[in-house]
Amino acid sequence: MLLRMSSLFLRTLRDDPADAEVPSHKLLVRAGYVRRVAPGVYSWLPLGKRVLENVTRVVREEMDRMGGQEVLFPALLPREYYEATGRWTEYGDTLFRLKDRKGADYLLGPTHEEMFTDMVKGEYSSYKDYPVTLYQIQTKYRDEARPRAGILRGREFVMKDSYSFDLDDDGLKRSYEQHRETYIRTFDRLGITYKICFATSGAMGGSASEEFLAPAETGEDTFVACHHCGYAANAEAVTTPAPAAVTGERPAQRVLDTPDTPTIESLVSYVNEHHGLDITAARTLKNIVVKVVTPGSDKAETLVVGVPGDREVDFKRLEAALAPGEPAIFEAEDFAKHPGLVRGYIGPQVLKDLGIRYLVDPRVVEGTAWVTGANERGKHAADVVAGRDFVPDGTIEAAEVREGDSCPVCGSGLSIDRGIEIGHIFQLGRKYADAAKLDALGPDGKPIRVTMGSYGIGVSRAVAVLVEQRHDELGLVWPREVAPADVHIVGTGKEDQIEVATRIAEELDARGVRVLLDDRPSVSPGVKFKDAELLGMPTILIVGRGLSQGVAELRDRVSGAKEEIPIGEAVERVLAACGA
RNA sequence: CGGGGUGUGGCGCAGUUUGGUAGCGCACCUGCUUUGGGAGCAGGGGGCCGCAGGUUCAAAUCCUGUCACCCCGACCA
Repeated sequence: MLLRMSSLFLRTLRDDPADAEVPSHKLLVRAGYVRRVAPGVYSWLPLGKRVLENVTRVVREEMDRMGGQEVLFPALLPREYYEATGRWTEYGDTLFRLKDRKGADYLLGPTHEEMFTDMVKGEYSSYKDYPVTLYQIQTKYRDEARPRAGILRGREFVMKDSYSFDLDDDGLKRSYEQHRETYIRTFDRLGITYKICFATSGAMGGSASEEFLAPAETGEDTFVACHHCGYAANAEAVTTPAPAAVTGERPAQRVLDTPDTPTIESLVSYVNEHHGLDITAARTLKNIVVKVVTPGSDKAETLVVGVPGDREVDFKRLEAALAPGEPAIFEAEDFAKHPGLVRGYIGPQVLKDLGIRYLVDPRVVEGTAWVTGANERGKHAADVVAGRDFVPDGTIEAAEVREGDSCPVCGSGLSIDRGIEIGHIFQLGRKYADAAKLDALGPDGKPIRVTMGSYGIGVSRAVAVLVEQRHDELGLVWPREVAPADVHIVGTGKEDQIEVATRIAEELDARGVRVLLDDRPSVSPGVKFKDAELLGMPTILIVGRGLSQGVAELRDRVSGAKEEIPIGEAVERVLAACGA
């Protein structure tokens, strides 16, 4: 392959685009890899298209190696498939909907569980046919509330999604493990660094679930990792180790006057100053009220969540914990309807009588004593003991996670980082098989309900993630496997230099090296160097002023190392650099 | 949906306060010079100033409305 920049459809930009915030967005646009067409919708130009194609190729090869079989569904789908599972309505505004000329409803597929399930149901009917794994690499459409960060989170994106169909739970587990191994191989080949994190399965239902998160400052997900035992989890899925129950006599609870202390800080300083206590916020029990709506029902349940006062409630964790229920903030008008709940002074002592469900942080174990609201304006209660003065209805993971929190496995301190979700594997179970009545006829003539796994890789997102993880101040830096070319050969200025550069390029091309050749006439060397750095090929060969002394310059884009080499050895040296 | 901001050649921006008929850098075209770090000189092409209405002799600029987009939070590969 030999791409000549004299004719390559490419224009690099000197300035960052004004609407770009994250490095991948800025650089991919500046380097002429992508162009924006609409919010969250991008075109791929020749170099970008090659990277996307390379990522796709790696994903496909690894899926095939695993034994997955590739299919392709339409992106344009009729409503009926999504009616059966209720997602036509459940998916909400995120679904791109459209009508055909007859007024029939269609959608642009955001994901294809229904299609895969239906296809298998249509073709297979015997237990002898299973297990089977199908996948596709498809353009998906989600009308995100807020697309952002360029390619990282678009409304149109390329995703590999696969589904395993098994007859029993052990089979599903095997399929899941196979995918896990395949994802490890895939991301290793792509050169993406990642962390496999326990995850919540969210709205999809199902049980075991892990996310492949690529650590990046610009990531939208927060995950914790334990450097002692290797535990890693999405912040939403982190479990809090419960301390041992406290036994022994505790003084009876007592009510304290605490005028004008609606916040935890004001409460702590007031009781320490005026009531002779010596507590920190961690000894207070903060109770927040939410209303929870379960999809399909329009009635909202009032729920109180208790967390140690030194921690905020993490709304994402709360949502994950309550899924599929959807929590909403308890507004002033809601408080008006519940006179028993005194805003700022809520305590759990009365919730049972009010008939309100009460869930607490796992740290609130039996026997622990708390300073909490007394359900009366300006009053708090001290020595309120869990299990004695109130009995929670259960625990909930809603408190924020902090750097240094205890690892649920080994107890060491956890670290916290940001990451980008590039892959998600999970055991779906029988939700979609149930909806589609997907059965296999067993050896005994009885139907067996099939169990499914669902697995995704963000293919176009992986391109952006590679940039997030590997760029430098000069521009893009591609790993060889996905780079648009192995080597960027720069012929500076003078005709004979370009001529020699071209000859070397042609020879490398003949020997199977993918070459990008800067043979543009009358473009100054500075511009060519800047472009070579911006475009990010892993190896750069410069045929320039050294030519008269018979030398060229070989550069490594990653390390920045430069070396003068005899021009006669250029071909072999590039081949060696490319690992050929 | 809540908050903040911006709409002016392909890209990045100034001009708007105080109305006078549109400018700068990059990119592009022509010529000459230059050729190892985003070259120089000269000449040139390209803009319904987001859209609609209004005020005015005159609107990018003032008024009203509207649309779009971007950024920060709630959702996801």
